[in-house]
Amino acid sequence: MRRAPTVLHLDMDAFFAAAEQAAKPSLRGKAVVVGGLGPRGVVSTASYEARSFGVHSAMPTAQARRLAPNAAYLFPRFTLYRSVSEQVMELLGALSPLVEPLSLDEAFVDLEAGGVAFDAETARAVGERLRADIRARTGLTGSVGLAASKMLAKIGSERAKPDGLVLIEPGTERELLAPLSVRVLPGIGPATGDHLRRAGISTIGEIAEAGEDELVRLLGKAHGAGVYAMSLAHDERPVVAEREGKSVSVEDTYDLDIHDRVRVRAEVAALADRCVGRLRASGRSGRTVVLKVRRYDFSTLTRSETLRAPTDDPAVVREAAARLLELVDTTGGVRLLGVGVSGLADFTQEVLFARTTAGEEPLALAPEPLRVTSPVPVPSVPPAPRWRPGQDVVHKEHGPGWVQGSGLGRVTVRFETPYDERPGRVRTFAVDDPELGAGEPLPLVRGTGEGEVRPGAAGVS
DNA sequence: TCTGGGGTCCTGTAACGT
DNA sequence: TCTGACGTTACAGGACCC
Repeated sequence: MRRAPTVLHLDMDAFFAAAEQAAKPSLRGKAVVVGGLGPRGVVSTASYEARSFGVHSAMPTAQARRLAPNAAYLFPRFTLYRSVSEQVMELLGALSPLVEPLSLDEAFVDLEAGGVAFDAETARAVGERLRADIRARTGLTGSVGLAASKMLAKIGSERAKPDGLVLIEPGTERELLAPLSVRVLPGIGPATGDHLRRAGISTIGEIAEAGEDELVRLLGKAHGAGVYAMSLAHDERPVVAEREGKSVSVEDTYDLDIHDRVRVRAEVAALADRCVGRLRASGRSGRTVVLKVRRYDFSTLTRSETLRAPTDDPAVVREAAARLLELVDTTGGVRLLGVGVSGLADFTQEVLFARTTAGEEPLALAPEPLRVTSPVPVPSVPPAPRWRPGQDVVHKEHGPGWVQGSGLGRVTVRFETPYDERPGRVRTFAVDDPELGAGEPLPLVRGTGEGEVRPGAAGVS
């Protein structure tokens, strides 16, 4: 273990919801819930105002609506979150070459490797300046944890929330951990938490007292030893930059269970195509195709097939997924279907073609039984609703705004931008109003977007 | 009330090669 | 040829994370 608190964990506060509040002045200080809005949606992020009603991440949206009927319910806008995330990661990159992003809104930074901090004082100063920079650059707040290890830095940022900084002094770790719930430790979720509780262990101190042998007996070798080490604040995991993805998958939960086998096949084919689209976009190919089926009763099963060679051919993945589907019984209905590819390799089909067209042998990598591709039934994809709550729009006359709601052939738009001090005006249009079109997210802070053209920028007058 | 979507890692079992 | 030890893969499921 290092002796100085030079691992930094950054966690943006209520990230998606805070970004929406920054983008939409009328929502500032209000309960905002971002997530799936369909009958089977769940909450991704709730603003702190919404949390005061008991709404939290992973809660079914239907339940959230009962708790906070007057909150704003918005679809996630990942393009916006990604661009804000890039700005934040850029600030982290300026601190150290060792930055490990965990998600769009969270990352570890090794401050020692960056040479920017070597003791508690300097680390704290770096953390506070980072928080100020993030606020200036993005308009959002983030919480920082500083400690001698990843686990403790993360616990620190959790305790710092919202909009704070907590530094855990080396030497104080064990007494800090002892009274905390076992659920605080990474890797202890609901199932393991219950398991330990039934064994009479509910705090981290009790894990430490129980001893390693007991933990291994309860949780198995790898998990038990890991959890025991964590309870003693032993965490040597290094901050690791750029980890390559190991799988790519796509899944859909349907508003209503699908019973029609023909429709199930069509959906699986469409998912396979989407999955390959993402695979290709990442410039990779994969060898194992996985089909996931969640049935009407929420029982989930997966079937997989490993090909002779990696592929990024949509027909090959589609056919493998179709074969796998024939192994599963879907009578009773399915609520979710998914298709994934793992065993990723770093080359694409294009590279192979390039070699063959250059006159070389195709490396015996011809993808699996290249049978004649049976025509894929055209998937009966229900037309996506044109206007989704939260979506950016532009009106020829009124300018940029966002969809508040739609229905009965009408769409209600609020015209405001992140730079307005006050809520904007609301207007209602026919859903097919020709003056109204989809818009792009605006940077939350003027002039900080990465190269996108902003209204009023050069040349537009 | 009824449970998303994108992942990672671990475990137990079976199959297979040496 | 049979048996066993052992390592590696493939596969299915489950826990966990954000």
